[in-house]
Amino acid sequence: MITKRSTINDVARLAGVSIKTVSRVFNREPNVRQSTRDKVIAAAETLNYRPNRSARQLASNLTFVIGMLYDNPNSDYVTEVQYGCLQVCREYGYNLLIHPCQADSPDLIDEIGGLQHQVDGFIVLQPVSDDQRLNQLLLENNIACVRVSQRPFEEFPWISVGDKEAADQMTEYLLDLGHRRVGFIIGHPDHGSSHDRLAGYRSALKRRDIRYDENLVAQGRFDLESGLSCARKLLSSTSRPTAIFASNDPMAMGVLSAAHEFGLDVPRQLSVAGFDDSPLARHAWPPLTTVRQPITEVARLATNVLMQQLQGRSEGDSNHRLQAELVCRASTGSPG
Amino acid sequence: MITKRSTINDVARLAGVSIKTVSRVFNREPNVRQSTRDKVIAAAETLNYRPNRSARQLASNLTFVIGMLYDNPNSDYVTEVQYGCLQVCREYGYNLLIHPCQADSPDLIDEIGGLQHQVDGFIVLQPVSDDQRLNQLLLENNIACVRVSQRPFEEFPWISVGDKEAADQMTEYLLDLGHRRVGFIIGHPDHGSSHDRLAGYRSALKRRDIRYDENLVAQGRFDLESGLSCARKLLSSTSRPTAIFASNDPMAMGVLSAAHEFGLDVPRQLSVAGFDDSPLARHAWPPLTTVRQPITEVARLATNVLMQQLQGRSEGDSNHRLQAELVCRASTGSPG
DNA sequence: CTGAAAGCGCTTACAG
DNA sequence: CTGAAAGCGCTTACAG
Repeated sequence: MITKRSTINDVARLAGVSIKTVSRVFNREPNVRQSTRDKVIAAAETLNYRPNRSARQLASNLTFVIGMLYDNPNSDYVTEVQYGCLQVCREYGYNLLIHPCQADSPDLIDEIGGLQHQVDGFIVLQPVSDDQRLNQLLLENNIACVRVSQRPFEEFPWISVGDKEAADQMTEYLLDLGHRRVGFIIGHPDHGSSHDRLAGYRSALKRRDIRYDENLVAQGRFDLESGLSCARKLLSSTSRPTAIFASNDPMAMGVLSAAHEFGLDVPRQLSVAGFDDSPLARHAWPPLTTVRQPITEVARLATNVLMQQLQGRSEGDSNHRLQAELVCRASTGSPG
Repeated sequence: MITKRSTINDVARLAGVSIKTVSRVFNREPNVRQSTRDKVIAAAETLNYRPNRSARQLASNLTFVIGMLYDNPNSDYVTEVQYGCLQVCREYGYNLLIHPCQADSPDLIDEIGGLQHQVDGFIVLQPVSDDQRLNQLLLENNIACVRVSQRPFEEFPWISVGDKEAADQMTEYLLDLGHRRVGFIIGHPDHGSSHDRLAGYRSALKRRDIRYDENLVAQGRFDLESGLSCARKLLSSTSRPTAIFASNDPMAMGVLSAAHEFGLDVPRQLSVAGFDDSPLARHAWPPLTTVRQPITEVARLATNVLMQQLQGRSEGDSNHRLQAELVCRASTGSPG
């Protein structure tokens, strides 16, 4: 049953035109008479013609594929970014090649260098987007890319999220509930977001004239286990916090576990807040107060910007900052 | 700084051989004298040569890409499968094209039909792998694929997991703890796994001479919300179960929520078990007793089988059944 | 063990 | 608005 696939020549012959005209129709180029266009389309349908990508790629020196570079492969964050990216890719007839990698790996550069001819451009997620060697490589080889990052790099388009503002709001919300000793767990030090979230925490305290107390702050690594150990440390101190704001949801889940260990009722004896609004947060008990990032929007935006770059239309601004929003659930309340 | 990419012709010229010889070296074909091979490799390194995929694809009629078809795009399951699949893809120099789709969508067939020339083969996950129209399409067009499914289809290679055995073991474990009224929440009816897990539950009951009681069984859909409403129903009955076994972890999380609502202590007043050992399970409070599926192994195996198909080596068995294992945590205990 | 020729199915640059 | 020619960088089939 394997019928040979029809080619541009078959269509041209059947429609009685040159292959160039068929090419024009399929690439939506102007300057084709409507009647000619119709003939071509009819012939293509009869033959069930689909352009051969490999041939198109070879001739045009384009791949019609974009690559997505990221670290943390098993996170909900990445899954959601993929999803949004894929939506836009399909609109443009592009495919997505996913490439998990380690930001600190010594052969990252070789690896990506080898990938550069397989894609037309990259979407680079944190923290890979903050790897300076990689950025340098992309710059020197003039590779199209959009960075999702909290920090700019040269003239590259980048998408960021207002992490600082959101962390500031969350801290203020906890203060408004009446908390005076608000603990904070910092995220992985390699992520720009970690610094921005800490900065938001500090700015809210400062505005409310509350002293920044190092004993209320612990350094985590974005995983549940680090959240658990940080919480144990904070809760063991003589003047324990009445609320703990963790820089992401998995760490906040760790705080919840620690609260159980210490026999503390959440939120009566300890309020807990996270960041990201991952599925975890909604499923926790009690459901987690957290910050919702517009992840799908970040992904769609990044992909759209890249597509416009690739089509030579860098019209409009290619830098965007999106805002996150508070999601208040049952894990936070007034102290005592 | 954009230096022109070197081609097979450049390498051939520098090495003083024909392009065919260069091609042989890069495709690891036999029958090349070692000294010739060395010359070619040296020349290629000097020029930093990398074969152009598009050209190779056009000439060989291969894409060196495999497609992954799946529904449930945002699940931990899919993320983990991607990960394992990617590992094997890299070993073979293949890329992965991910294609989420809806198993019941009317234009699924057109969609996949259009994709078939962009990949050399497919890995198809449940429940898409059980869509008969799709399987028929793959069969008729002689498209290479490996199905991850609980049911065979014609001669297609398939990978399955011993869901029934695992569900049987879990049920037996609960019975051994002393439970006599074990509730069960069925998964989404479109998944073969749902039926196998139910069958395992029933077989364990039967072996232990415990009557199958319809009032202890509810129909879920694999999401947390359905688990919650099923649990509410089961817990409202006059003779409520002392343990509930949900067909996956999100639904078990729903059962935990329901237990909180009903003021039931887990596991003292209600034991709860799930299935899949997703990250959720470990992070729940109390941590969930569940079944660990060898997901990464399933993915690696499926990809390896596909690669061997593509290389014409269908030697060895291309059907595999993997076993799952019980993971006992704090959410289960003896009744009362 | 090695090579010369043809061809994969498109697009690019040019001509009219 | 349309087309003839050349070429993209490889592999295939054949020859020696």
